[in-house]
Amino acid sequence: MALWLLKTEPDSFSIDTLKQQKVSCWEGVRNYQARNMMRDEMKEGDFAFIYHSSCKKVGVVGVGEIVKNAYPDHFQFDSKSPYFDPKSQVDNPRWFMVDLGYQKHLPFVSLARIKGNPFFFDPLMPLVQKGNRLSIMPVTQGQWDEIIKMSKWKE
DNA sequence: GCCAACGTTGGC
DNA sequence: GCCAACGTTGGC
Repeated sequence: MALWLLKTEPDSFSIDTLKQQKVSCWEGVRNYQARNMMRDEMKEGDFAFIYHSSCKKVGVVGVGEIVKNAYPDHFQFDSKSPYFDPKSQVDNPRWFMVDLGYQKHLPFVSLARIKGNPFFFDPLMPLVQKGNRLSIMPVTQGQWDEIIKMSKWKE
């Protein structure tokens, strides 16, 4: 079983939306590095931190579970979708998505707190790297446990 | 809203 | 295949 961190912009899709829907497809990944990890390594039964980005409260907000392995993201063929990719062909899709199930909310762990914890700098977690734009990244067991631990601390 | 960092595109 | 220009991401 692998562990992941998935970024989402809560203004368009938040952990609360996921909770309501229980399961949602994770569409719109349009970065090759992220796609490759999702398509080739992410598997049903893996867990993922849900992370809110580009918003007022940036950080880890909860946990989800991969409930379906990667399959073609149909929004790439929908000319009305912001995720439309005119260069992608139906018989050779370029972009993929997984299905994510809601597991639980966590007490908020801000990016600022994560950056303030030396644990995440050796080895370096991509999340704390300046300029990192990966929307999907692997998380080690140690990093996972540390963030869970931090969610139980008082701020 | 600013801007640094990074990915993508396209001319050559 | 290089690299400048451009677009996007995302923290602050």
